[in-house]
Amino acid sequence: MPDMGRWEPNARGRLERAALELYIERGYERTSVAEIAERAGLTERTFFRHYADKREVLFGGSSALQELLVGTVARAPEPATPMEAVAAALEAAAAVLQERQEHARRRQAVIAANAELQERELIKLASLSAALADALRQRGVDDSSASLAAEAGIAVFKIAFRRWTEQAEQKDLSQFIGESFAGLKAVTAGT
Amino acid sequence: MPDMGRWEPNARGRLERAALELYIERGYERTSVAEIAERAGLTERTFFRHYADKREVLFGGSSALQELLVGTVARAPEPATPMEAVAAALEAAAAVLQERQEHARRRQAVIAANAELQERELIKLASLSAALADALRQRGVDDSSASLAAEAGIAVFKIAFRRWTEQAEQKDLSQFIGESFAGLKAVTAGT
DNA sequence: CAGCTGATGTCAGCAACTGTCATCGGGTAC
DNA sequence: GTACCCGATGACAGTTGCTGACATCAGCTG
Repeated sequence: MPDMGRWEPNARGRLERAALELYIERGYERTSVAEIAERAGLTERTFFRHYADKREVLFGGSSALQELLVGTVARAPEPATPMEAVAAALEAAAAVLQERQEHARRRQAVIAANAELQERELIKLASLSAALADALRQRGVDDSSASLAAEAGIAVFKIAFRRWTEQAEQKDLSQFIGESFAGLKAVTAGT
Repeated sequence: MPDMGRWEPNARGRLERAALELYIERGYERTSVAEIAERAGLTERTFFRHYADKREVLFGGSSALQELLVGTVARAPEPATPMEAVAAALEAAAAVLQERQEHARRRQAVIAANAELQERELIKLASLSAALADALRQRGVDDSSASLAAEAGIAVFKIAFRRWTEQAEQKDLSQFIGESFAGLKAVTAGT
């Protein structure tokens, strides 16, 4: 791809695509930022203007996901319990992810192969949890319940998402989330 | 501390102590590995022989904690439910941490001030969760329940631990864990 | 006392990331 | 239409985390 020109549009999109391709082709560790930038028709310095580090380029969508979760909790009907509001938010996220399933699988395979990327994913999930808890408090839920419902919801999501990406069949993420919620309820009931 | 000599004992202990001191004094980011090594009477290269990276030096005790959790789950009485086994494990961990409370507080303040360290802590907690789930499966718990009980337990621990380190009074970590378990049960019940 | 072994020191080097300044393209004012 | 302005990019030097390769040293073993 010679000479993309300095002002080609969608620099971020090109960087994200180039990075995912290279991480799949040669692995995360054996890919240098200079290579990503080159494939995107940009320089290394410009990469770091768009993304704080080499990991972040795989998580461009996480802020949108966070907004979706927070918005769904905020707009949950009044009588909903904290866990119901969280469940609704996860269902909304599941619907979005269900679309780009193949992209999600590829991306997850890259993350599963590298510890640094797993760390970044975990802190993104922690950020989602914190945002969910905030949204719940906004609804008048007490501090402790808000944190617990948010953490429990994210735990459910983690497990459901893993099963979804690892499955051979074609069950919906939404189903896995439902099953995991039921499992959590069962496991916490008899304590 | 001039000329510690090449063969002073307890190199790891000296490195951990020096690192924590410097992270407190000047912050994690403004501390170089060379400085840590110097204060410990060693070289930078030797630091990296003991710890994989600059973060890991703060997490030397995590493998012992993991063994404690796994061992407690394994030795839990036969009729214990998954969550009861997990709760017993967390209580055992709490007893250990309750001892070095001041050290835990200092350490946590450093971690709270830096995102890289938070990432590392999160992956350590994820590792604890995976180990707990394994120990539960060893007891015959089904896959899904094992993962869910482990994740829920770690979520409870995270929240209890945070409250414990932030409190002004002197309530025991064990109490916070009990309260958080009760809160989780309440929040998951009415879904 | 000679040799072996494991821990440490020394040195060179790569890649991630940052600060600084120059440069360019596209829009705006007049 | 020309001059100007501004945000995005390039160019380049520098720091630091981290690694590989080889030398060196203390203590043990025979």
